[in-house]
Amino acid sequence: MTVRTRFAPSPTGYLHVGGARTALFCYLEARRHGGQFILRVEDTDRERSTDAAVQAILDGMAWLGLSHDEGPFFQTQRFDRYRQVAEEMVAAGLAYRCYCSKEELEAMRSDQEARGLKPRYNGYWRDRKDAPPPGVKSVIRFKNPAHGEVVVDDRVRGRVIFDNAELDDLVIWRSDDSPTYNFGVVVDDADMRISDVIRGDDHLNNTPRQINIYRALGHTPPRFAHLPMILGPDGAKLSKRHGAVSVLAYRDEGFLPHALLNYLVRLGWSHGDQEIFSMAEMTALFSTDDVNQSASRFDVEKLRWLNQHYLKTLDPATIASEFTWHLQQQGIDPSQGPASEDVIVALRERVHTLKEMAERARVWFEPLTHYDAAAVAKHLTAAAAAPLAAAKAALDAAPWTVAGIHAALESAAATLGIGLGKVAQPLRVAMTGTQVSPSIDHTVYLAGKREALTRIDAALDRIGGS
RNA sequence: GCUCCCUUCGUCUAGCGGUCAGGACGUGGCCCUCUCAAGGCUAAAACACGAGUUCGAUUCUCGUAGGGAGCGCCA
Repeated sequence: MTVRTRFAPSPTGYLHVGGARTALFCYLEARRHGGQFILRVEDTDRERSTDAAVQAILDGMAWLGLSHDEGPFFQTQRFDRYRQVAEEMVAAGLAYRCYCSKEELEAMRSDQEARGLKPRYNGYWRDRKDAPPPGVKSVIRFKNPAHGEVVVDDRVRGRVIFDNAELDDLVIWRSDDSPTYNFGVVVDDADMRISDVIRGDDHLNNTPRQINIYRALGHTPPRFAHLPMILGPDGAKLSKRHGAVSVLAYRDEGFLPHALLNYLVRLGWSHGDQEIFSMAEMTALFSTDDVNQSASRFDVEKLRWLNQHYLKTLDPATIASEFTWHLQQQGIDPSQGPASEDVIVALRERVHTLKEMAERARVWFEPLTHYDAAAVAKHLTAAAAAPLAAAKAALDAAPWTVAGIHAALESAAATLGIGLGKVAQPLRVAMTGTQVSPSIDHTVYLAGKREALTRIDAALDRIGGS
């Protein structure tokens, strides 16, 4: 049987990291087995679904590179199909019309809760042959089996058994003429021949109801795998309160899509002690058998470490375009300064995100106007004049490469009989106005020869003028 | 309240009856060093609790406690 998985978000908000991990696992499972990954938008709730959210989800998936083989399908475009199935079920006696008002259901619930029972529909219209009350719009309810149990052989939870007595007759068709979630998924998963349903474990309790519907419809249920939740750093449900939850927010914060993917794949899944996975490794190694059962917390620090790992190890050319995007986000014109690849090489061991990198890169793309007072006080002193002058002379004659600059500065220091640090620190302040920057050779190199010499003169002027 | 799920260092996890309970992030220390980093070495740090099964439980079973999910004409 070919493996077919689907990611089925409801477009009521952005693609968040929990959804992204579910999508990733579905994607990997399909790829691993040479099957298909299907994207389906569950927008039956017209009140809360928005086009903007649909677009945000599509954008998020695209940014992550989780490409689907079929879809996106939209449930709102399949209403005729759901209606047809629902009507057939009524005709076949598998479902029935219920005329209870919301007030009646409300009363039923509060009464049951008062008696310490689980609130459930009591089946009032299940076998009633009365004429329906006039003027009341009906819903259609599924005739859930009253007895017996439903066994879910979940691929990550193991065998979970539910008693049918705990389940009630759920609504499958609303009075406003639209299908409900638990009905739509079953019809779709059956029609789309989904072999493996991989989703968050908040759906585990829905599974027995869905299995009963599959059976009623004469279908064999798919295999299920319920993933543990991803919680916030404090162990509470992940929400905006925890900072970024939207996948695109991570892009804006300067994370590489693969770093996020690598981070997410290790939340709930592992392959021995391995932490770093290429997409090829993920697809080759992923298995629901290795998914664990306990919820995990989202730890940005580890994500940052992974992001830096990829910044350091990827070919600079492959991240150059994302980097220049971040420069532009910060109002920096990438065309006016050093080559992006050179900047990346100089900064990638010093930052964790592309956003930080862009912030730190500004000094080489714009004129130097601000000098940190403490840096000036400490390093642009009379004692720095000679080293700076020597550096200037040496640089003027040096081939403009990182190695050439390095050699020139070393010999300038040697000639003066001082350590490189005595030259580098004043020079660093001259180049950047601060005491912190990449190694001095890179720092000078990125400024460009003309600008580097100009900045030395400016520093010399400051020393002379003070 | 009822049903279901979960429980190894602060965090992510390995473990699938006998291990000095391993790795990673983070944290501390040392080394390296032109600043900051990166890197190397190193340290501290965990089996929620109680019964049972067993020669032997982190591992299997059952309780307890704690956490989570569901109980909608939301998905």
